[in-house]
Amino acid sequence: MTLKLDKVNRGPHLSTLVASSISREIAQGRLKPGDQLPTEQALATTFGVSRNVVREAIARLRSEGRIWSQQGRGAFVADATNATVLTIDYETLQRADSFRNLFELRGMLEVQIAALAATRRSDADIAAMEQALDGMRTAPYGSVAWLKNDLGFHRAVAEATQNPYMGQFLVFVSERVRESILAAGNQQKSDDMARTTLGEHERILAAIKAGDAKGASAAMTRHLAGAASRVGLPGGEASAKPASPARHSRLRKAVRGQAAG
Amino acid sequence: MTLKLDKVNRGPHLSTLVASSISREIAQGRLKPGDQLPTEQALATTFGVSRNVVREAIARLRSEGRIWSQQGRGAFVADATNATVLTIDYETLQRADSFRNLFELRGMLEVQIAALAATRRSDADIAAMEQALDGMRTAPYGSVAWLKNDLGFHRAVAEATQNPYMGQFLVFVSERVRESILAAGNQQKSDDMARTTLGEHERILAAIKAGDAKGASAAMTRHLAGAASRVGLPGGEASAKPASPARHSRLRKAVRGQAAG
DNA sequence: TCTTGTCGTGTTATCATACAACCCTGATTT
DNA sequence: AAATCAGGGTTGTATGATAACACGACAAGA
Repeated sequence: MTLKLDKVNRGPHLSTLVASSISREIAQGRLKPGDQLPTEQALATTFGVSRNVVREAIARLRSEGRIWSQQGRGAFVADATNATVLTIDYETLQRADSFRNLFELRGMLEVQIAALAATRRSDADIAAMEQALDGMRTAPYGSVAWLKNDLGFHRAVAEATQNPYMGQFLVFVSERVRESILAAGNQQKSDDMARTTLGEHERILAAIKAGDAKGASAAMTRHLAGAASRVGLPGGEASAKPASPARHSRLRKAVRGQAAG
Repeated sequence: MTLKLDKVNRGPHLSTLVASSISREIAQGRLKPGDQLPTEQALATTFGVSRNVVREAIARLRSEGRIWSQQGRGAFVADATNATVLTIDYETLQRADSFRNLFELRGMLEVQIAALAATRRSDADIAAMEQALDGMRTAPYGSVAWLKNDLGFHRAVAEATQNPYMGQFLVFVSERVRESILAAGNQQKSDDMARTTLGEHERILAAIKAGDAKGASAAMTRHLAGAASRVGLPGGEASAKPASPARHSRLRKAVRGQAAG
């Protein structure tokens, strides 16, 4: 068996550490928009790394839109709204309330998307959904293939809106939700869950096939409620009530250990 | 008269060009997930740059989750779902249908957010919305200050959901919509528009203040329909109520045509 | 005084080279 | 046959040097 070390072994790179450090300075307000960063040489000496490493870190921050630099002048902190990418960093994903909030956002998207898909779906979209459903039927619940087809179904629904951004956003949020589930580590499997989940998906597909927008969003709502309960979210206070959300840094080590084992 | 030079100072950085080039190879499927990239030395010679530049490009792609690398082995293309950032590049923003699609996505978010905000808003949230509205009243329509307060209002609504991701996503999408409008370049101003827009915002605020979720989303729907028409987008179909089942489509080349003029 | 041209300094952008850490393979040894 | 180890190849990091650019100081000319 190939052990799947996820992306948990992230960033032994020095440039990653430097970038995170600068990024934190910005996030916590010690570096305000418009401020000039120290020179690369200064940063290199203060961090105790080579200037090359600093440059890689700066290249990264620049690509994220957090800073901008000009030859001969220096590097400056950019306005917050200039961020050209939307990113959710790994640390905040670990927080227990992140999971709930991401799930809520995903639900908001999915329900609307389902309704829109019901009015715009093409035959090819329907076929893609059915194919994903078939893939789920033949794969064991919770397996990699199952998850892949599950995501594929939802992506097919999103693409049926004929709006490419819907799929892009939904997949992004869904992947973060999945990572958050992995971080929490509370997934139990049962054949019962497989049947229930499949049934929920089939009802969604039927409504979309029939062009029933209201029915599709209702079915999606039920599916999300079911999914929430399956991961222990809604009434089951398992992870819904975090005691102190600020102190979860220990969790990261736990995940790493789990991945290694 | 201040001449308006846009942000046309596109990355003269070599690393940006290299990163874009590799990124395009991945996006267009010539490099599939799991494939190994050429060595840094090979890339440096083929691109005609130093290995340092290649490393900056790779650092950037790695931070975006597009590739991963391991010391001693090489760099490999990551799975598409591993992308840790959501990005909408500048080129696709120029396309005429991008505008409509982004606006639709934004509307989907806003309507739901308004409803949620109505049930969760705190007094501080209300105060933030009122402050933004005041700012809009004193600024000329379409000015920088006006736009800033407009965005501030919507952000305040999003933050009233007590879900930080709502604000993050909404601001991101709204900024892309704004850029798209700028790219199209079709904004006409009138005092009439200012009054109308303000009225729409006030109705939203009133509904949220009253805790009326249905009213808030209805008011937001009206506002979005109005905003759509003000920027020359036909039909305020951005809400959850899909009207015509059949052929949507055929977007407006008019938007782009106006941009040229 | 005001303008203009020049120069020097500081900073980023890029290049080139070298070494360390690490992976993989294959021959060698046990 | 299995373990060990040497070698080459690749990424990670360090270091120094050069080019391109910005900015202020300063002197020359009007």
